[in-house]
Amino acid sequence: MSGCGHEAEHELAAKLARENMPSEEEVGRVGALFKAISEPARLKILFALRQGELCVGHIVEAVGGNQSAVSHQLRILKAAGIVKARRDGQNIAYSLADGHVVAVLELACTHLHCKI
Amino acid sequence: MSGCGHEAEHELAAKLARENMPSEEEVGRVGALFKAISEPARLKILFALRQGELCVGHIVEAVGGNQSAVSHQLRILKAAGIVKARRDGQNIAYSLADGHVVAVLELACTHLHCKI
DNA sequence: TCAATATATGAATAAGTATTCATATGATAA
DNA sequence: TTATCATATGAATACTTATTCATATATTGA
Repeated sequence: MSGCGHEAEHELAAKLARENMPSEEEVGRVGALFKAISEPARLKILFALRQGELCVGHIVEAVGGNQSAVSHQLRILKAAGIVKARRDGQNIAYSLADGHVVAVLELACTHLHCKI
Repeated sequence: MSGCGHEAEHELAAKLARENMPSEEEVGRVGALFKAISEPARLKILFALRQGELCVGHIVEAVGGNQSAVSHQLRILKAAGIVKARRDGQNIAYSLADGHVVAVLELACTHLHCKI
């Protein structure tokens, strides 16, 4: 298929690449996680929640935008297992489901030389 | 704005969240990185390149799809600084620009319990 | 029970993104 | 220089995703 001149050197890598390619299902899971945290509006919510549990009103204050948009984003983050919700009277308090995603976020920021 | 009952406990977090919110520019940079690696087709290319440098033909073999689609994805990855290209005769060999993104990828996979 | 507040949600639209097709570019070999 | 091969690219289309608006639900206090 590819008459690439580096048969010797590249052929092994190509073979390994085919053999070690994760399944569609795994690639999909990884992609879905990154997609969930790729939208600036959602990233801001995660940055906000690093400070601790916040109810929706406070999240809206912290990240800007309107209530409905924030609520939709929260639903997506919750569906992705990134945040969890807890009812507290009239309010619903959101918090990070665990430290995993923040660890990924902070590693990415370090590499991008972001001071967060 | 929010008559959240946890004034005492949440107000501090809300204040910190506003104060420590990264700039639009930083949030945008982080989001762009995650967006680049959120598409399954591009993720597969990165998984393939973990094995070493590959020319386009071999990448097409490894990830499937047609030549044009792969080329467009490579352009996006290159624009994001994730892969680099080197002409080698008729071929163009692609490789990972550095270990940063793969580190992020592997951390995410670990947390998702993917065996890659 | 009624009014007020916080949050969620469905539907419509707008915006963004990927994929495909046809074709262009650039390198090599004849 | 012409034919061929590998790769890139522009434009069109198809798809996905976000945002907005209006309204629904759930909780609390009067």
